[in-house]
Amino acid sequence: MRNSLADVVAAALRVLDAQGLENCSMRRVAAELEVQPSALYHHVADKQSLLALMADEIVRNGAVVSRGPGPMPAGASAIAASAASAASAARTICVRLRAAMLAVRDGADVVATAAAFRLGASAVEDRLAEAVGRDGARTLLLYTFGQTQQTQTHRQAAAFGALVDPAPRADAAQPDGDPTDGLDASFGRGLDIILAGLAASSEAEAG
Amino acid sequence: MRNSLADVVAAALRVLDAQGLENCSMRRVAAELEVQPSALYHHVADKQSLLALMADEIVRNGAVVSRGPGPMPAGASAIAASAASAASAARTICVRLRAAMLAVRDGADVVATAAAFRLGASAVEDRLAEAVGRDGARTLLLYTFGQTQQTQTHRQAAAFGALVDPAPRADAAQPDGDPTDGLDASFGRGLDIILAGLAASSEAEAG
DNA sequence: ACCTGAACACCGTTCAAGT
DNA sequence: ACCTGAACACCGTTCAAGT
Repeated sequence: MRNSLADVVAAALRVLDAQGLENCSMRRVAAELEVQPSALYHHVADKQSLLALMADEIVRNGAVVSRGPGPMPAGASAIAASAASAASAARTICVRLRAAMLAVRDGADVVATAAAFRLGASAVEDRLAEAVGRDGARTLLLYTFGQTQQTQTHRQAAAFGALVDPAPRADAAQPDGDPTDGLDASFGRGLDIILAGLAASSEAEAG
Repeated sequence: MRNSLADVVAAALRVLDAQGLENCSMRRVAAELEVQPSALYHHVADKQSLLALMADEIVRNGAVVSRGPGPMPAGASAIAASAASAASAARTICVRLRAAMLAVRDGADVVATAAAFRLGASAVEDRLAEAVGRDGARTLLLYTFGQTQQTQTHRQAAAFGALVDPAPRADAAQPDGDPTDGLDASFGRGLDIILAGLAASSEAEAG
């Protein structure tokens, strides 16, 4: 036995992190394993399947799916208190998911693209739905994907800019409204907006 | 004079709509214009620039940027009424943007990717920000992109499935929780959640 | 079960040269 | 200003064949 599927996924993630999604070709992954490109097709049906496996691994490394305090209490008692704890559970999941995606180069793109084919069937969405319902889970997840892709793109552009122009002037720090990593804070505020909306909806429902 | 930049962008959009993003290569766009691939580089620096121009065109076709009733009143009077109209203005923009992206094959991918490089500098975001502020605009936009990509991916998968298995059984209509175009309704509910959150935040601010 | 070697039908981009 | 022709360094995927 030479390489396992797990070896292939691990090699692919190494290539992704080192070279970026654009350069994460089947041929390069094969080279990373010191194997012919055609050998990969013994482990994986096509490139898309490999990307899906990579996405799973990225999310799993974030431990986003690790169990919390168990399923939410289903009874109607103490709605306010349990709503607050549901919101904070949901918040934690989103923050962790974002961190996991940011941890590997182009991670947000990989996860968001792979997730598109299976939303409604992911463990993360299930855990979120326990806390805030199906619509809330979807809204939070889509926002988290989008904002994280955004953040990652900006960071890479900034890193590239730093290479291109390694002498930034002090007075040009924030050219147009957006501090370079206002994006982290902005994520939190967006999350708060959505969670506030969810709270408002469920209050309305509970009358 | 043979082809203009506008001709190139138009041809690219024809190819995109007919063949999808995956097959929208420089070489195919050139073929659509009956020109050598290298000719495109007279009009456009590289493929990415062309995609950005295509994204602009897609959004513009949705008339998302057409002016509304003018900038919001800045005074603090009649907050409740103007907040409601701001929310409905924002809602309209998001719904139109979504429709514009859905109108061309893979439109959401093209727009979302191009937008990633310029968020904070787009006309759509500016118009949204007038209605609901910077954080609200970003949150709405990211959600709209994500949800629309989702919708488009599912539709294409469904269309493909229909080709593969053209005899769907009546009792298999909704295999797992999600009606095929619950996605349209789901979009509206997510929007409502975010708008409710924005209303809650601005009430809190206004004391 | 896992891999090689060779091939097929593609890519984006550059560059000298034409009109 | 706009285009051709040829080239360079790549792609994903298939398939017969080896061990």
